[in-house]
Amino acid sequence: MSSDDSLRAAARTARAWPFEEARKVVARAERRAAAGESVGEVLFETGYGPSGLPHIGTFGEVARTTWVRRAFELMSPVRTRLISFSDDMDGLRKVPGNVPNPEMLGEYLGRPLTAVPDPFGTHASYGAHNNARLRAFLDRFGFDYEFLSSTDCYKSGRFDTALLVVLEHYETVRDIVLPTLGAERRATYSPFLPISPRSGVVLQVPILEWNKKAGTIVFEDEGRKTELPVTGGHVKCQWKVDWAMRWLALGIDYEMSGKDLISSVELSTKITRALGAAPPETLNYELFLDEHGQRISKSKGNGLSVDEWLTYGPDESIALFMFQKPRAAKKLYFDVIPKTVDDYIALLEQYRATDDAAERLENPVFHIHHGHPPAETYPVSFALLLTLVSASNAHDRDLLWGFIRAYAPQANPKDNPGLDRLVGYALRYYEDFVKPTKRYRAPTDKERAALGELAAVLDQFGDERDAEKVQFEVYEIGKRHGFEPLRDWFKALYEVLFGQAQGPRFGSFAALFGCRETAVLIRRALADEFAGRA
RNA sequence: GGGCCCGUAGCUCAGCGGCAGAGCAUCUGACUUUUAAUCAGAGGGUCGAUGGUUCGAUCCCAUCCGGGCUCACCA
Repeated sequence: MSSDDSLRAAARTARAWPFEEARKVVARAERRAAAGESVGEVLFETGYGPSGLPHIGTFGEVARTTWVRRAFELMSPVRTRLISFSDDMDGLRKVPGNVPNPEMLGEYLGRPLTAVPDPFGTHASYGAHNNARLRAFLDRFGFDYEFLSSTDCYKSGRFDTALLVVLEHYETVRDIVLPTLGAERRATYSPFLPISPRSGVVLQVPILEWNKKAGTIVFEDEGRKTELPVTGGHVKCQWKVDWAMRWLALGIDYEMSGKDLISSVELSTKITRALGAAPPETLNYELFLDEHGQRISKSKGNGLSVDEWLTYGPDESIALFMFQKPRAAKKLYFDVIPKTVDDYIALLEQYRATDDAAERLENPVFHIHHGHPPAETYPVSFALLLTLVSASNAHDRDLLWGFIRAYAPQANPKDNPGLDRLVGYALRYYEDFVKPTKRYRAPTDKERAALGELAAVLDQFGDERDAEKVQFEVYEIGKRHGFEPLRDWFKALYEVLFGQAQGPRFGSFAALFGCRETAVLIRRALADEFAGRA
């Protein structure tokens, strides 16, 4: 049996959630085939609302859907595609707080996002602008997807057939949705939202007539009875119907969504069945919470953004976070980054420790790297790097690597590129979290004398790299100047030179940092270059 | 009110049929001249409660109790 065959065999019984999901899709494809359809491909969809920018949830949804897609490909020879669908014909409901030209946007309320000028002035419309941001975001991670614009689909006629099917089932669809609405909305509800030929606004108005033969609807617009074809982009579907219509038109086999959309999924599923189609397989994932258990929302600015995560941890770590337990509410805040990075490292090692295909398929790193986890090793953990960087005052790559070699002599940036990247993240952590807490103080006269002598001795050492030799002299100078207890001498070194009450073993630091360089550092402190500085 | 998730060591969580685990925190020791780091070790749990299934339940099922989120306007 080839390794491919054994992978396929193992995939059929694998328990990792992407396989559980993929089996649902396999079963759906089999049902389609049994019904006489020729199943040439299977379609995965992720949705995007372009009234906002892509965020960590967008990343999670596309990443997770991709894992299901890859799992499916291990079980089935059927081709797959991932559609990233932008609901850009949706009306602009309110002016977002974080864009230029808000007063201009205010004049376009209610218009389709693709009919609103781009407040940034870089694209044909606000919708197009945000679509571009979405694509750049997805491309940044190398996702394989096919972008689809709702506006394009409507206007090009791609949705026409499905729109006529909705019209054909107008009453049924309406009656499915009506009971779920409040009294007020019920009065004006229509599965179709016409776009006013006069104002360009997506209208939420009662539909007076629907003509199945003509393929049109009639409604009142600015006091005049108006008739429009449901096809060709003149009319948009109300969103839950829109979702169902889209599933039908595109033939979507799988789509996941957040748990806030559970009732929408149920409704869209019913509508799809009413339209005579089989709804896709779905999964509800949990929303993310901040460290206090509150839902993350961009307006509140709580939790972590993708950019924030990627400032302190690599792509693999955020991917791992998304992989783990999609159905459990997870707290997403700074402290989870180091833990997730180290979990990733541990899983990578576990992966390499086994040849067993079945075992490997259960490992998140298999999915994160689409079946090809890297071969590299991480001789020290990220947690250790973070502690090291703050305890050792290692503020550049070479110095930090020097300390790393004290723990893992064989480690180096060339053979451990992943670790070298972690070094970069650790240094950024130092800059952002350690450095701001530093409080340098001026040395006392007694300390000045001792420091001056230490600088002179270090100059004599020159290129000395023996940490113990240096440490011995540091100790001798402390004794000679009558520090009692001696720890006060070391404490003074840290407070004056590093702005911290604690630090690395001083001899080790000087040996790595360079004795001459350390002497320079001391002289700068003696010249009061640091004191008082934060 | 409907739905969903979670109650496991002081904290954050993993485990999800076969002798209760990790990280952090705590304590002890080592690195024979500071501290931090590092290393070795220790303590610490009726696995929310009650029933059921099973030779066996933290795990599966039912009920209950707690905590939280979400939908009930729009997408």
